[in-house]
Amino acid sequence: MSKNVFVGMSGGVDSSVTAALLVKQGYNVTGVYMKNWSKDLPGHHCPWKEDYQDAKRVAVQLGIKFKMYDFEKEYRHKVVQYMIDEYETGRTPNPDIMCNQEVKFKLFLDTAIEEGADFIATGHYSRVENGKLLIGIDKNKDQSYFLYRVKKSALDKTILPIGNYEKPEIRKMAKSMGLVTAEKKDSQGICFVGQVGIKEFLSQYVKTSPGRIIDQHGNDIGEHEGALYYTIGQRQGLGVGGGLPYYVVGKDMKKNEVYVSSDLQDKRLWSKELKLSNMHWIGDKPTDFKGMSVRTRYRAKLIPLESVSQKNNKTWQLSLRDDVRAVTSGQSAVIYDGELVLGGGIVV
RNA sequence: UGGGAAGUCGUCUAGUGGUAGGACACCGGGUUUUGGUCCCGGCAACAGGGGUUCGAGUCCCUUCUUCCCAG
Repeated sequence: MSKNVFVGMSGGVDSSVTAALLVKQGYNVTGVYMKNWSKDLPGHHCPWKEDYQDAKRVAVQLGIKFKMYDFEKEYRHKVVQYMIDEYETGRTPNPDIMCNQEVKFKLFLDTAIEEGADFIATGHYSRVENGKLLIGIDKNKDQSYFLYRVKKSALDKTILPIGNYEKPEIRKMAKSMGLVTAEKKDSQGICFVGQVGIKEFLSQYVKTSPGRIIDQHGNDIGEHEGALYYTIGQRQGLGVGGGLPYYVVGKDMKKNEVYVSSDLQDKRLWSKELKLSNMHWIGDKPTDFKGMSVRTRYRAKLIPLESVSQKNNKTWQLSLRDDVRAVTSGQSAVIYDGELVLGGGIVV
């Protein structure tokens, strides 16, 4: 009796090939389109219907069962609301990490299991081996960063088939199998919501007012549209020109002020020490961090850790070997031991 | 409105007689399952009016505007 696998199919190439590989491997595969967002936003059409149809077409091509799970309500609560709340307090959240934690590897998993699945699968470029999360073979596409908050119990039920391949191979396989999504452009932007600018998205849900932009000398150099829209390291969107580019180096939500600097060496732009909260370890809490490293954003290079210490129940402190640019509160720092993802936390 | 200085793309600025270049911003594209970064391309100016000159952003006159020092 072959095992039942429910594959999250987004209508993109990666999840299409994921499903195809599982079929080849002899699993009894069911494709599932998760409908997490369907609302159009000003100037942007939500592509959920097209994506759904692409996923469905691939399912038909592969001859697998196909269904849709409607998680809109939960996604709105667990992901979108979280995102809005974080921005309102001045942080810069990573909604896709929350989406994986709460929706794909919890809600989807639970629902699938309830409906008879033995495993779930997704099109992430990462690997699961013996309940451990590893980076993808394609180091350039490795998406383990987005998965560090997934529980071990969920990983035990998870298959990530394309983590063993390089992206170009996936494209090639899709083409040779004649999948309709073979040439489809990779999706970007907030998971499910589409390539809506974050500002346009947030502006639908929060109210903001203009405030001052202050440079490194304390000069008022312009007006912004609301401090919450800006994030550390940001250059575009300030509307302030002249000479060198300005980067956001800080903000004060109470005063509604955004601080910028045209000095790339500005201390506020670089961090060697990170304070993390909401730590999550996939396996046991590590006791020794020798030789381990940390990643502070997707696709960024790993920085060796000098030391890691737990300050109290909530806070951990990491010392890095090198300075990292634009570490931002609300973003995630993920700790790696070579290819192994140990866990991580949210930057305070 | 007394004296001085200055007015070049939205902004900062190069260019002191031969038909205006760069940077930033902005717009578009590329990279990217977060924000952001980064890469490529594009848009765009000589404050107005007179002169001198074969030819003026560059010299002269004038108007306007701004800044500084004096009030």
